[in-house]
Amino acid sequence: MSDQAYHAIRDGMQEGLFIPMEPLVIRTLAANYGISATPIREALQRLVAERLLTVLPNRSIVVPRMTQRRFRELMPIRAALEGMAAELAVDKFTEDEIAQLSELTARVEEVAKRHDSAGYLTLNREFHFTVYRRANNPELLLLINDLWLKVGPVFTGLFDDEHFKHHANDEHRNILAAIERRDAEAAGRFMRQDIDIAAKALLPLMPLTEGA
Amino acid sequence: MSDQAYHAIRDGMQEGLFIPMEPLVIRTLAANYGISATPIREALQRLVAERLLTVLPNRSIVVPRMTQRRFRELMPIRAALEGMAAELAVDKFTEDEIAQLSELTARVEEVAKRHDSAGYLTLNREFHFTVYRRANNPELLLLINDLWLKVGPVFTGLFDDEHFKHHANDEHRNILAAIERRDAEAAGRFMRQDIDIAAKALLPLMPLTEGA
DNA sequence: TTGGAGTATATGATATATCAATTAGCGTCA
DNA sequence: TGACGCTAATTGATATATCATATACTCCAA
Repeated sequence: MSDQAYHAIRDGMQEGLFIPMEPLVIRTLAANYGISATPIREALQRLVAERLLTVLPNRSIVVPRMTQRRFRELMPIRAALEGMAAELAVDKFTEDEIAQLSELTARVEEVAKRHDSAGYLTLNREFHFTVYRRANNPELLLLINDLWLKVGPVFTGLFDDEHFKHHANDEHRNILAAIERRDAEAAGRFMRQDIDIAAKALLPLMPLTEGA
Repeated sequence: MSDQAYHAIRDGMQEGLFIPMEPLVIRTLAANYGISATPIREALQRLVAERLLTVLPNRSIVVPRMTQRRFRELMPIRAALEGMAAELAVDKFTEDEIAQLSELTARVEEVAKRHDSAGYLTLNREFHFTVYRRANNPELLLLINDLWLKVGPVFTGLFDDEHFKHHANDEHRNILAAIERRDAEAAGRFMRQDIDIAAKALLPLMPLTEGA
């Protein structure tokens, strides 16, 4: 029950169903999901523990609005961890898996050309996590997933950026090529570049700090 | 209430009060702490969400035994994040703060010479977090703290290693010196070395995997 | 008009009862 | 002796009631 509530609320957050900084009211959510307050409360507390939700001083629980300040804190972390995952993954890809990644990259190219934002987000995530999974470090994968849950909701703005929309698959191609030639250093570098470029596209969409 | 339970249980874990893989029974803990089951359950769920506790298939909640496998997954993460924190911190230390870090390093030296394991663990943590805090990236600090909570219980074995006990403060001195001469690259490198050396001392103390 | 006091209402936190699932213990049989 | 079935006890999960805290609203005085 509380697992179901957890996943429903978390997925709703990723889809932007909850307005940042507006309280999530336990009794309302319980009524909406047709269960008692207890598993709702537990699901919310769990999301708070994961730092996906924030408790305000008046005890209300909100989806935190992503700020440039916080985003700038998270980016070097992502670059470090996801860059490292790409490096670790390179030698672990089989030829079959590389072929699959190549096919996936081509699909990303298609949705990117069409400026299909939703399709891009889905396949972008699939591309990245295919690489990170191959690093074969479950703890690292969990951490990276945590980070994506935190920044995920702002990704929807990627195609608002003129530069990004025309270069949305460039780094993926570079990462793929580095993996093909087993160049771990380059794979890590292009992964970090991908994160950096996306960050530049996204930052203007956010308030500077929480007061803004 | 549930905050108090949370901190009591979490601190108890760091002190080794709970036997790895033995169930934490909600009703028993509630009786011990003199409160009802609800905040205990919430505290446990919170610690599960933070991956400090594990839910087994039979629904019981346990302190996971640290294994070499998991530890080896966590170490490169720590090296990447804590190394980066050290690099970021270097230019941010004031002269006063460097003097204080130098004094702290001298205190670590004293407890290390005496092979005072408990004293060392306290001051070692203080040394590390003084540096990481100075990186001025709250998200990074939270993540590093998460990692320390996960590996913290096995640190108690550091002085079991003959090599480590005689070199326990070497890297701290190197890190301090790098900070003094504002050499970010070296600070990061010595921080990673510190983590690597400690890992080598600790790994033999753990079972290989969960079944062992 | 603004600020303060008092009351009602809403909301989070906790206690308790009950339900759901798992384990322990016992007896029987091959 | 080991496996199976049954029942009782234990333990986690959920519902509901109640308590504690915060907010909204109204009224009155300066």
